[in-house]
Amino acid sequence: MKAGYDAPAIEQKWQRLWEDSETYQVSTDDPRPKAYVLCMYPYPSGPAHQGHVRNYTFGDVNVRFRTMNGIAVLSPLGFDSFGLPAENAAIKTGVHPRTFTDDRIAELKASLKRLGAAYDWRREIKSHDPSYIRWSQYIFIQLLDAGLAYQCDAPVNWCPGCKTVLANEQVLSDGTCERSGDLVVRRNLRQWFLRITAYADELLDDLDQLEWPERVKTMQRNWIGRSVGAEIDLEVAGGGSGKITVFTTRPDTIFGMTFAVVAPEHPDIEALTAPERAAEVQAYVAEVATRSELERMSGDGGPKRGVPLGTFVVNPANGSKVPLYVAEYVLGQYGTGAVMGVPGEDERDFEFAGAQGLGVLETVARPAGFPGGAYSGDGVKINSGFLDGLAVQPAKEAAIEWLEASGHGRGTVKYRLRDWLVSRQRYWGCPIPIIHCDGCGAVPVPVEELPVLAPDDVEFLPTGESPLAKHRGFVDVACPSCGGKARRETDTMDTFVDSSWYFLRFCDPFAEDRPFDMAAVRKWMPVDQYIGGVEHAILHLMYARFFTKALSDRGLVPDTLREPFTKLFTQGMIRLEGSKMSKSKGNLVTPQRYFDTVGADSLRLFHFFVGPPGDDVDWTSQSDEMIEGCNRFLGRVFNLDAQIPVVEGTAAVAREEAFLELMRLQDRVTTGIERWAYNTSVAALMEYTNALYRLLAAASDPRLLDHGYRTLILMLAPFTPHLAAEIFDRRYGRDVHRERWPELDRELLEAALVPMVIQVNGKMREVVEVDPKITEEEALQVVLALPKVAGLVGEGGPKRVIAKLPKVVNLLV
RNA sequence: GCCCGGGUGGUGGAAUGGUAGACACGGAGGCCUCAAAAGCCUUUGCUCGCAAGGGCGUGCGGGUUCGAGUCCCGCCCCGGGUACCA
Repeated sequence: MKAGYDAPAIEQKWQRLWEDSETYQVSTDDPRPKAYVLCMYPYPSGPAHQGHVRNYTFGDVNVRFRTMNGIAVLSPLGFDSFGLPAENAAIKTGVHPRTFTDDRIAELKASLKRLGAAYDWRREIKSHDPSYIRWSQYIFIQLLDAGLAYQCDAPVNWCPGCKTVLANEQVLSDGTCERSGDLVVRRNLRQWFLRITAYADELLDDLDQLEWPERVKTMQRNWIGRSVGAEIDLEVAGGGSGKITVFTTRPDTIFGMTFAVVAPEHPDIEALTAPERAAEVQAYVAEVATRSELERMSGDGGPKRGVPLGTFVVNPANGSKVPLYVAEYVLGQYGTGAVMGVPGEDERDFEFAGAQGLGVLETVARPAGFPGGAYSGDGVKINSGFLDGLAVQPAKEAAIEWLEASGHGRGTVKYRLRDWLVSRQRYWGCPIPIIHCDGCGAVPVPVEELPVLAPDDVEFLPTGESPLAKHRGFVDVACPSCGGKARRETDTMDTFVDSSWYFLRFCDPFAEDRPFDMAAVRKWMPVDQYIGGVEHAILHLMYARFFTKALSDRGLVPDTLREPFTKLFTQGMIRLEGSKMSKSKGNLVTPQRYFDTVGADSLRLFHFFVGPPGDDVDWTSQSDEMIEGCNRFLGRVFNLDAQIPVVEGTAAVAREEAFLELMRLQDRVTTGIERWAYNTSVAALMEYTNALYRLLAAASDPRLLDHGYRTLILMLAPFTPHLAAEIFDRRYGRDVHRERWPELDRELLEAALVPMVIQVNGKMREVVEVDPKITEEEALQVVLALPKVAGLVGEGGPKRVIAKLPKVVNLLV
């Protein structure tokens, strides 16, 4: 057994005591200033892994530190407990998803408690709990009422592996499923959508006010993909009929159109095709449809394929007729599914023109030395009639003005963002509370009948169809509107719906008659500090923002609440020797082994100390050695208790250099926490401890030693809560987590002597301690009196003196 | 291709334009021990020197500055996001 510091024993003792502690329980009428600190609630996957340790201990430092600073901190946690793994397990082993999930939650919760993270567990939320399902469904109906939920036939992303439809956001750029890695295929199904696009502008604009990592904001901006441009109507001539509308961000290039292209999915393609070309066009469209997304997307490489429709469109700007094509490089789902071909100023059009032998017409003067090809930069308009001589931006505006005046088009804004497909053909999710009636259509389940719960007596089979669809008792219902025979919706919601409002529910999870209590939401929201992984940069964070705005407009939360998360911190990932650590790879280094040996505090300290919290961590053979080092450090802290006697009433402490040194270190611990640089806080804590050992060896003033040690333990409290609680209790008989964070004597610190660097010709030569308010005259006197400096400066004295006092004096000779 | 990050000792990493490498890990040497483990002490960027002391050093090349790891320009490499979005 270890002499002295027995971490597992100490930790278990305190965790038992904390079970009933009210330290981190807060209420809506708490008089202290509030803070809402939230870590993304986890999917319950069994015992915690190192990623959890990082996430939840970083949050824990935040919570404990703020609490010690007199803040009422709302720190809840729950479980994102719907999802595929539980259902897949049910298919495999026959265990009901609820049993499976509850077991996993129990395991995860136990290891989070073992970690010593502080939560108000009374507020625990589980997505699969009927009391939560009820309000998820209530919110769905609210969105339906608001016109923000609708049903639509759509070509959807079907994952053969997961046997369900995926949201666009769940399909990776290579056309595979983010979960299973299977190639996603297109299917036409009737699906439920949420109209997130209604908030596209606000979602984009409000990003500016958020204190989020810039890269996350950039990812969201790109995802929304706002483009300003114009729609232009083109009359079809020569065998076809009607018109097509194209979208462009470069209306100024209209005079450069040498062809036009529609996407293979374009609905009017038949009408646009000349009869003699119909067969070839049909064959091409059919062939494209059989190709996978993956093949279609990888556009670079081969020449751009396409087929002429045999018809022409008229350029409204100059009346010229240009040929119309169908080509797969034009996307059916974006813009109007048709573009004007301007090879002079668009790279893709240039490639297509090259492949099809079409002409190129330049409408912007090239800069000197331009190598050729499409030119998309700024310049003077040429070959463009009334636009000639203008720069690109004014020409865009003039072109739109002309389009609108002449009735040939209009200025418009398009988004890359699409509506959010939320239907899932699975059992283990929140049922969509709708009843389909032949007479009345899709009727919402009356609010007083919520929650709609999935029946337990279903069969889990790997058919790809939800078990709900085969359950007569669930499906066959009376229409709530007309009382006639009707069918219950059997799709469930995307689990991202559950996580889009859980942070609101945490404000008052006890409310039984409403999803959230207005006063509680007003008190606690927005979340002051949100903490989680970057992998949610787009999906979860965008959906949650959308829900907040929609619920705010609906009057369910205050109308001033437009953004849920004021500050976001994304912690780094854990890798194992370069590759991602994951259960499926079987390369997990579980926290449990450390709990049993060096203890949770040492593991926590390692995660704080190993590097900046936002950086990725590579778990190597060295990590264990570092954890040992952290444990050794905590042992040194522990051992000081026996060596430093408690001094009653330690108010007065000698104002000596040693005291100043401790206070400077104290300052560094605090700023490290405030700046998300826990690694530097821990370094300062280690230096602080080293300093105490030196002072002890030098037989310093017992009051200084006790004061210093007391301060050290207070500062360790957020980082290593068990050890701090144990020592503080032993020495002072008080709960360290209810103490105030040690204050700093700024005045004293600022009056203390500081080091001044002396450079000669820019090279560092000497350091002296000086008064921080030293004048240049005084400084020069001090500096020139130093023999080394005098020798380097020589007889004539310095030619020039640059002084940034009290930091540096640079003498040029 | 485009958009972000990032390249600092053997390793993880510190450093509001002003002492580069804090704090650790690892290594070397020592103390304690019959021995080991643990613990403690010394040392540890490279290099010249017996020493005092000097020189060189933050991916590469330029620049700004009295002074650059830090700011600017151009490259190279690594990681992430995104990709025919008109």
